[in-house]
Amino acid sequence: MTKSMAVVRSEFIEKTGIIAQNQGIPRVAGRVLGLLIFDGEALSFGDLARQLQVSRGSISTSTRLLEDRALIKRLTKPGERQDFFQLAEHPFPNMLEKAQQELDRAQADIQASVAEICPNRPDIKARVQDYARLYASLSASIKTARKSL
Amino acid sequence: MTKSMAVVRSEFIEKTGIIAQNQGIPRVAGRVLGLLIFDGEALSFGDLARQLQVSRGSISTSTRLLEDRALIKRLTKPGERQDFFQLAEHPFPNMLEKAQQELDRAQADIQASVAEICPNRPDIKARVQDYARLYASLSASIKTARKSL
DNA sequence: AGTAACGTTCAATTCATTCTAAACGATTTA
DNA sequence: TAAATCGTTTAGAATGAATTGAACGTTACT
Repeated sequence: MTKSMAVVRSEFIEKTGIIAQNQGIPRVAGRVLGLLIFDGEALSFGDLARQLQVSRGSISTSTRLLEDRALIKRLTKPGERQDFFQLAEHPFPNMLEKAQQELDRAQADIQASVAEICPNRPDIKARVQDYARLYASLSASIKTARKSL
Repeated sequence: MTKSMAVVRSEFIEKTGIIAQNQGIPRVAGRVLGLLIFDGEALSFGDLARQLQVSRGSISTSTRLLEDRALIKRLTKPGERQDFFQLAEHPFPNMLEKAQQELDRAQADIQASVAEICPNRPDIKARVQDYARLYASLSASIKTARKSL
């Protein structure tokens, strides 16, 4: 038994909501993204609220969040009062860029601590430095992944 | 004016708490990890509770979480009733392993959707497949980072 | 002008998670 | 044997984030 397209679509959208949530992004934002990935075409503000069954307030904050991260694009159509939204051109590299920034910030925070550890405790310094290196490596590897997309 | 070691230590521990929280790990667990990174030596269960000023319950759940992820090791000392904890040997690669597993799960979830999309909608399939590829790339690049530590 | 529809904002609510504190069984010490 | 200490568990409180819903200013129709 093969699922109907509608069911596959709905389940996919829910998955993207959960995944987003696991990454610290509001669930509704993830669902908006999933909907736009699946449908491809531009959808109106009202459509998003209707299809996802959430308040217009949620759509407003979610779309702004996704816009900020360059994952979606806001469009206006002549003769149309509503805003429209569709996937950005290269959404996934943009996602990684944001993740990388957060790692860089963590790395910088730890590095600041490293600099403050007095030199006659080289063992402490080494361990904290290793911890900083973790985030540096992660950031670097994400940069690599970004290019491969 | 250079900060005292005690202040540097305390600030570092708070930073690790915040960073952990940003990654979806409870703050106390992050602080336990930070304390063990900084001090290096094995600390007793009671010491952790006392120094971090949190309940024993929190220490219990935090240490178990960190143990599960192979970031710390539980030790028992002959003639000592308390459990002791210290950093695992290669804590940071282990951290990445866990992160990678989560990415793999996300990738698998999305891939399952891809498989269910009917073939006469190749455009949809392609977009969702691209999304799955994002997590595949990330996982692969983290695997690389893991080796570099 | 007046009405309607739009997107945004913000206070209030809901929801999930984290943490505490007390109770518990197990083990050690007196 | 009694009392103390250990780590765990759990119910409940505290905290923090996400979502709603109403109010708002703006713009477009009639």
